[in-house]
Amino acid sequence: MSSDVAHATPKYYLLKTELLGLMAGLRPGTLIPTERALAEKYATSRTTVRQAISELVAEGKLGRIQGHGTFVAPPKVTHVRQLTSFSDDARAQRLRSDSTVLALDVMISDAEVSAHLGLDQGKTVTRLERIRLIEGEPLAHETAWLPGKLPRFKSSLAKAGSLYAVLADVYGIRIAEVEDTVETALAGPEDVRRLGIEMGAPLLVVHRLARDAAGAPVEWTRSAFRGDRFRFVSRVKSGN
Amino acid sequence: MSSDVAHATPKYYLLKTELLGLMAGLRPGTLIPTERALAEKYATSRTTVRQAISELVAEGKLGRIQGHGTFVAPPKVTHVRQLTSFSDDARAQRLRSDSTVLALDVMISDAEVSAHLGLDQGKTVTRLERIRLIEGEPLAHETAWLPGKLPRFKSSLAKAGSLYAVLADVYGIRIAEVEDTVETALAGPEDVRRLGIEMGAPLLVVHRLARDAAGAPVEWTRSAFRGDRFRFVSRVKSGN
DNA sequence: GGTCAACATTGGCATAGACCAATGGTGTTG
DNA sequence: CAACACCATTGGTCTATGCCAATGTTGACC
Repeated sequence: MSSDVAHATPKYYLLKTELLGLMAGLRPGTLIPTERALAEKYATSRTTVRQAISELVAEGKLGRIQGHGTFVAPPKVTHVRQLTSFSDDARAQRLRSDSTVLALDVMISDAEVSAHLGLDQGKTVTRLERIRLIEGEPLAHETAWLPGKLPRFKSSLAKAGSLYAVLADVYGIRIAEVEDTVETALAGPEDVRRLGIEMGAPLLVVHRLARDAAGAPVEWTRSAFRGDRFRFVSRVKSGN
Repeated sequence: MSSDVAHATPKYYLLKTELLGLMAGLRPGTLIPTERALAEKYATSRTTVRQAISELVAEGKLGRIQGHGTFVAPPKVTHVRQLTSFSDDARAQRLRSDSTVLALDVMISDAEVSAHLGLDQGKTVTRLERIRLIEGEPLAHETAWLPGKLPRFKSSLAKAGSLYAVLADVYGIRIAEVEDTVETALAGPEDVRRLGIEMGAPLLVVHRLARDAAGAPVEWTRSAFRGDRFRFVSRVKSGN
């Protein structure tokens, strides 16, 4: 059942298994031999070594820094996502969360944002673009669009920290339902710059549409999570 | 803000953009030029062309068949996942779903399965391993473990088709809550064989734990979905 | 007319080598 | 002793090339 598979298994994949064995028992952060050293040790080319290492990096099992070396990666962070906000979710798991605001402005909605928020194109929307950090590490790039212009939004957000807390406490908007769409994507130059990952790294791209009790769209968000460091959990109970 | 990015953008990434332009307007299935032809046209090496194409394949924008060529891929399938079963979800979207049973047996639970189902190790569990098809196309490999041994399970499943329908109608077990864990992974030789995808293709690996109204684990499932063809949607209403 | 063998085409894997870019250490210098 | 220039090391990108494996077509043969 598996011998014909073994026959067809390419060399770089065998090397991947070899490296996993080599990594076993090493603590996260430990440097493994250089690409050139591995190529010589396993009598192969650096190209083949790099293909093996690249996949292990994409899987979150190795990390690498140009000029420094390749090292065993820390385990994935599991993030429980419910009706709540990023910061609440993190706090519930005793994880230190933080966020950097890249942009907070009022703009005219484009076709995509309009469609999701159920607005006519050209309406005013508030945009909030942030980097999400867990334990000090950049984990996601997130852009949220909210219908209309929210008075004193910036100062409220600065004080409360959490978007959902501001919506509830300052504007009386309560999220009653969310719809998350999850898909895979590969990191481009923008993602590389913002998240400090490498080109082509797998991402979990989540689009969230949140509605209030009346079913009116309250928020539409695009989040790009690092697929190599992140695990997404959602709980659903009966009654939906 | 973006000029320094452009400066650092590697050639294979520029080529990716170039290919996206070339693909625009082409119908799914249309062959694009061969790797060797593209290498010559854009005055680069085949290696670089392959790196660009490989990422587009991983993103689900291109597909390729050895000995045949590289073609524009069909759009992703959106799959809504709720408390319901795979077949119910698909039917709700007017998609033709099907599944192939690879294994259906009774076995002794290992450490991992025991832990998730809340059993002592070495207990009897029923295993159901299937390939899930949408519109005739393999979309996921799925293995479900259920506690104990279910009488007349095979014939019931053959008749009903849906696992959840069998649980409800034959055994009176109603799923009250599910917890899904989503993460990215890369396809290995097994996945390649079972799903007809290529080595290193991104996967969405979902672990689902389903419980009944009393909170007792009813089913633990590992599903590997093709990340290039699949989009995962979950809806959550308030009250959770 | 159908069957099968041979062959050209196309993607898949791997090699060897070159140069660039980031990092970190070394040693000089103020 | 601190700051800085230099340099070796290491990963990042790219080239050029060869052979293998799957596919599909062509043409010989029955």
